[in-house]
Amino acid sequence: MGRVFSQSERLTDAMRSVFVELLVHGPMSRAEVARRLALSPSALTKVTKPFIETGYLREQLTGEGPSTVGRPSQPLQVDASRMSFVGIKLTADELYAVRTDLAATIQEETQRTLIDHDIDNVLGQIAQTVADLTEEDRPLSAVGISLAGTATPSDPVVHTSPFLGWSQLPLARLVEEAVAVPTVLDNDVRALTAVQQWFGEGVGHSSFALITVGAGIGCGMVIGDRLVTGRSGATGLVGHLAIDDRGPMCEQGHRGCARAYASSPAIRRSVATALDRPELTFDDCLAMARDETRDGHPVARRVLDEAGTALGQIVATVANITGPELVILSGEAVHMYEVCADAFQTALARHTHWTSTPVPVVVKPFAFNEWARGAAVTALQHLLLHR
Amino acid sequence: MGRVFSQSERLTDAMRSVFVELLVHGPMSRAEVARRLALSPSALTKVTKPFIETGYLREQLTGEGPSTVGRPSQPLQVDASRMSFVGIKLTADELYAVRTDLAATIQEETQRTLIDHDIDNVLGQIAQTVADLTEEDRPLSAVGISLAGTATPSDPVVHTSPFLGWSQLPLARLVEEAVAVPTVLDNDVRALTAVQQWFGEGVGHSSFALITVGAGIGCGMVIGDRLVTGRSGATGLVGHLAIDDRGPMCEQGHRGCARAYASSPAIRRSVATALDRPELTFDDCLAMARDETRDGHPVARRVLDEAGTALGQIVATVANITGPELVILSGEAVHMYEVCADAFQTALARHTHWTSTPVPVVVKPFAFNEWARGAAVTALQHLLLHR
DNA sequence: GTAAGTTCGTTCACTGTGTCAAGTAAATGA
DNA sequence: TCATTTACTTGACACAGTGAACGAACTTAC
Repeated sequence: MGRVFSQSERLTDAMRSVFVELLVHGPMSRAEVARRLALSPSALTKVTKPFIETGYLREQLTGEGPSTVGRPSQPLQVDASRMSFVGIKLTADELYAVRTDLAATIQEETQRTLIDHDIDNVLGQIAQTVADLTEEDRPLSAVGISLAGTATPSDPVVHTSPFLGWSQLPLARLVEEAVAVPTVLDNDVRALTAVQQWFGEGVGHSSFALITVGAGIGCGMVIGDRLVTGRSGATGLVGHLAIDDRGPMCEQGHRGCARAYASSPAIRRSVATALDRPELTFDDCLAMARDETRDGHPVARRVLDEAGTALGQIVATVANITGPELVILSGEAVHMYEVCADAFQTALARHTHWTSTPVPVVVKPFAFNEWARGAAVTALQHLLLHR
Repeated sequence: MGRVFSQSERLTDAMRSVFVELLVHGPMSRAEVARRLALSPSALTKVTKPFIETGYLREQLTGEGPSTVGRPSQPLQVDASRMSFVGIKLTADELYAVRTDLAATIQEETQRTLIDHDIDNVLGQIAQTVADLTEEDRPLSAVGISLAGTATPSDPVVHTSPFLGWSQLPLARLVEEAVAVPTVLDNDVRALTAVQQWFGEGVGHSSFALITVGAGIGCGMVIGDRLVTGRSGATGLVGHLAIDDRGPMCEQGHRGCARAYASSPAIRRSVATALDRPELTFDDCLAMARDETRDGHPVARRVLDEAGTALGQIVATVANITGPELVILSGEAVHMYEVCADAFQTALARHTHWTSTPVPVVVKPFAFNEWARGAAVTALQHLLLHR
């Protein structure tokens, strides 16, 4: 009992892939799994047995499915409650955390304001958060931490974090020592991409790109069923893509830079400045652009059209270069999409290479705890794939 | 004898990976291969034996290497002459072909002008070319065909070829029937990328991008040791990347388009038009820009600076998005690099995301038969990996 | 209501790939 | 000379996954 995922017992390739297949592609009969993974039926009996004995897999009550010929199948389902993960997203001044089960469903969440950026204090706050989220009788399987920057699970060191003021900090190891649970560190956008890959819109696609809009613009990619991790963790750096050379300017002094057009602070600033109304919020701007009575306020309308155009060009550029099956649009500010959909689609079509059809785009609503959930999924993936 | 690569005997994973390791990473001792592939030493004795017996691997005379402690190693080398491949590159009016050995060394080459685009005639010319290149006593192992477009080895159909006027043509199957040798079809840029991956600058890198300049601008990518094949074969479409919105125009009506700045016909046209000298060739333009006596002809100088700037921006964009370890610059017109290196490097640095360092760039001189060689390597890779 | 057909899942003997442990080979260095 | 180091080989063995035969549980045809 309980020895299947213990560190002593090593999973075979077949066991791992069968379990992941069932976790990601929902309840499925042994026969179905065997077909999808090109395994023999007998292998499935053998491989699933220990999982069922230890409770990680359960045989579903035979569903009242559409009756077919032959013996009805016996769907297998992962018991998501058998494991818990904590995911933590670090920002400059906050710490967002969630506890999820094996299916990445959020069970509990917290938030904490960082006292300061002193490492020991942050470690203390992380340890406290993990302790608070851990249930009495159910030990954590792994902890995931995500932040902006170039960390990767294989090089779990914060090399330089401008906003936290750290450099060369082996954060994963320090947290692991503090909480005594295996800990994985990864870039925040890549963590979000992992969520989409296993539990979101990316399921069933061997390649897709995730574009996030919010305080900045991010991009994560899955190519050939694998999450892309570039040279020293640097991938998807679309935030400063040159849209034109006359537009608004970003903090780095780039004229017509993507984030100067399409990030939520830039949008807010453009409208507020043009109207000399510094109190306007981002959502105010969206409301003004949406305003039906006069076809939208002209300033907000223009700014959002330009934002949509920039986003469309970003998506087209990423799609032209990497050729994903799908692009997922998400992030704290995705709800701006409905206000600039026309401009977006026009720009997407315009910048898509003429020999291709525009890539399918899915808009994925964003909840504020998705970042932390991403960290949890990173931990989960790491545990299931690399242990 | 000779049964190792016969279609009846299937290679095990270990055999395949050992053979490819030795082919790609040069002569190596068994012990070294074992370490690199995480296999046991005994596995290497066992796996190597049939290859040596059949002559695909040879034990090298113990090299006079720097003497070390312990028993000297016995380097193993692939006998490249044991297999032959024919690679064919199709363009609108020519057919370029080479025969290579297992190490992708060109043994013989031909060129043929296409009579017309009638499929039977083209098939006839291909069959004749293959027959001409085949040696009496050494049968071909595979034939590779490459052309511009969206074909891939897994979907070996020419869906639409604007310049050849074909659509939905199962070219690989037809050629295979005509020449009675396994045939692989792939996109031309991806084929070139395959050459770099196994026999060029990409060796030893798990990710890199290849940017080609010539009649157009192409881009092939290896990510996580795998050649990227996008949605229906469409990847690396950087030719129409928007550089600015005021520059020269391409055939698709894009202002400031990458190929309107940096393709060799566009460069030639810009200089020729500005000077009203239609007879100027591309190489004339390079010579004028290089002209030491007056720091280069001002028109040619300016056009090439702008071309270099565009190229730098393309490379930076690709690198920002996919994060390759290396970028290889090649194509029929790469020799223009030396004339615009400064502008290129400036633009590369300028457009590289500020959190990264510019990606290392290698310039790879190009011979006209590299395209056909690429086709041969595609066939070779397919034979070794997917059989 | 029975038989035939179909698909799902299990059992058990077996194949075959790669490992482990032990031993041999060939050099250096003291 | 002998210890030490590294390379390679050999043969017994472990064990993951397969194949074939079989039992289970349903639908459909007559």
